[in-house]
Amino acid sequence: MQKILIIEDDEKIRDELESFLNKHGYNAKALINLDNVVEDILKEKADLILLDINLPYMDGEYVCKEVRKTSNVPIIMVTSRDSELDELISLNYGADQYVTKPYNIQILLAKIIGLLKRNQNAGINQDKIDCKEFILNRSKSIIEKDDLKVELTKNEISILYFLILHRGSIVSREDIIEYLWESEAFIDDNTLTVNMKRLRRKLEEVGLDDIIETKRGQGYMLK
Amino acid sequence: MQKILIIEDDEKIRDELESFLNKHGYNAKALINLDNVVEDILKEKADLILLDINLPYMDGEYVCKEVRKTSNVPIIMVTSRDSELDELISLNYGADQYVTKPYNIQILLAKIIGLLKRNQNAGINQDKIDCKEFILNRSKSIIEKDDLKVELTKNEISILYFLILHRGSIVSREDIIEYLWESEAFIDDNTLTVNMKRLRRKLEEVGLDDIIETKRGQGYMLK
DNA sequence: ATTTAAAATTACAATTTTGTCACTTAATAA
DNA sequence: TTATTAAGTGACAAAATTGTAATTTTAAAT
Repeated sequence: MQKILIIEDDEKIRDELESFLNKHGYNAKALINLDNVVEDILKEKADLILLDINLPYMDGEYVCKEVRKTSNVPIIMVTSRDSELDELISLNYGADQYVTKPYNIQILLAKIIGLLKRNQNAGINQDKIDCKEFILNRSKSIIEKDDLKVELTKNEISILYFLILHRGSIVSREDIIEYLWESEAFIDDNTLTVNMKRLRRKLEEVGLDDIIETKRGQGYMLK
Repeated sequence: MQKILIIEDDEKIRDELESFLNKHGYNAKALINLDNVVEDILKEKADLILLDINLPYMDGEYVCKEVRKTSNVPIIMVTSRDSELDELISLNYGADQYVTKPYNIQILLAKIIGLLKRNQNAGINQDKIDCKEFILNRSKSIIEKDDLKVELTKNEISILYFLILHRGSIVSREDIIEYLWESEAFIDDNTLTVNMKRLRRKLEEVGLDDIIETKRGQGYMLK
């Protein structure tokens, strides 16, 4: 269950929000004591923050800025002032959305859903890259095709990853060499050919023949 | 340079936007012919879409929905109607932001910057994982801290990645072993200790001392 | 303070990865 | 066709990675 942290000093609004979100399947929690807001927010490790701009002792914009220094958690600023300046400051301080009170609760919910969804796709979980015909599992350095698996070495992963990034376009040998070996100018041109051969052999092991096309004089292309 | 695609039928606004964004260092491009909008948008492979809601033959909301079926590109809906219903539909169709004309150009820019920044962390470009104190560059298998770099081996990457996934929580030695060696039941318990030692040494090389805490009897925790 | 077990350290050998060499094959131009 | 050059192949040695063993250090429990 996704956790949403509410920072709001108006008790009525706070409770309403909390129960509304809980009803919609979230684990909503309000922070009551605001003495160490920033610290507490970070401790809570929520999936999303609803942050009121007008807090009793410090302003929400400052809180937002401080949280951003150490966290990428999605933040929605909530305020009663419909001020363009406030919105601009909030966005520049790293807030993801700005909502003015009295807010349309459906719109707020849509914004929450959108941010949470995006953060799931994103996040750190981009572990497996689905390339339709096969899957590149980066943390395990393997490619999986149906039930077949094969381990790739660092160079093989790098080349394949670079090709995936530019899938469908031709990438020049120079670009690949630059990507793999950066400034090591001494690298033999043939070194790439050999590494390419090794990658292709591994791909064939899982039945992925000829997915890397040679474009003579131009480079390679992942089909 | 990041590419922004503008879909807007009012020529004046379109040109203004284009030159404004180009001035701010983006590669802005407007789609003139709107006969195959959805197809063309996908072909362009832009980093962000500015999409007008009132298009001549079809409405922007529909376009947004169609694009979302095959792409996660950030979309900002632009409209002259300040309608809560339109905003709600747009958000539900997968738009990331909703801006009403005449818009505050600074706010629009802030939204663009925010979305692009967030999407860099995500996407297939989740190549570099920003861990605040350091960056884990997965395709190159290195960690970067300030100007220092150090290469990691496959095991080292795996352990670090697993710790990052559970950052702030204790992960048991068993879980790490399971993650690295799966079913290879013959693996010595000490093997993990040694690999952990190696990872820590590499981390120290870039000044990241003591970021992996030992929780005796429980496991390890990335601070 | 002593005991015990978990974790750290160091060293070493087996295995894997990597770059280069020498040579072959294949595509394009003359 | 022939010449030319880009790309592919197989083999080998140097370098890096990895698992294990032997030993030491450290933290908690008695």
